[in-house]
Amino acid sequence: MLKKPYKLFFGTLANNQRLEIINFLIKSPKTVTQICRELKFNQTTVSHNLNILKKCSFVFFKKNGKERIYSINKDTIGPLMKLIDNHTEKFCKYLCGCKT
Amino acid sequence: MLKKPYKLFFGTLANNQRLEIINFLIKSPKTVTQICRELKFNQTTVSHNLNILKKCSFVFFKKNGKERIYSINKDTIGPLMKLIDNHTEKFCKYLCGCKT
DNA sequence: ATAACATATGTTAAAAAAGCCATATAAATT
DNA sequence: AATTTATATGGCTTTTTTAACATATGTTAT
Repeated sequence: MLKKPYKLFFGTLANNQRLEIINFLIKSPKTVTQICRELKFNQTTVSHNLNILKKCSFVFFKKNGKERIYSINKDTIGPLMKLIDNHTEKFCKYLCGCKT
Repeated sequence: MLKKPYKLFFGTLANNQRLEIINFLIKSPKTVTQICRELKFNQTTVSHNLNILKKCSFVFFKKNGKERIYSINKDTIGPLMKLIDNHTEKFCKYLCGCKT
């Protein structure tokens, strides 16, 4: 096991704003402005966090004029979240905050 | 997607000492003393980190006299690490620190 | 009962990460 | 070419996390 990338990847996901952005992008690709407006987040913070997510390839983007349309890496994020959900269901049912 | 548990789980894994402990326990169950001796970690820090890992059910333990034998939750950790490895291989080959 | 060993817990200083402000860049519009 | 709109970057303060120290608890042996 390599130490560095694991820390980087899990650290990138260990942030509520980034998790909310991920959750929002799962539905469909969005521009930075859409993310800020819908989630009521500061634009500069969102840009910083998208950059952090992008560095780990958890999100991608394509340019569209002056906009950037960010999309999620479903190949990774889908199974990853499912895995954690399964884990929670199996092992953490009674952990505070883990119940639906 | 629930915000709280994701943050908790990823935050728990976003720490080098905890990742090293996980990597060490993958091989076989170990006592706290064995972990400290082999990995050259401070005992109190290890106990704290084992406690954090235990809260998320990433590790379990059973008592054996005055010892505690910690083991890993392979059901979760195995697939989880494999998933990140696949992601790294596919998307992050050229990211600094990700090459074997 | 005391000592010795294994592990846990409370507290705290230092390090790391988060998030915001000011500002920069880049593209489109006037 | 100046203005507006969209997004990114740098610097700085606040918050969170880390990891160590001191100490407590629990278990076995003498």
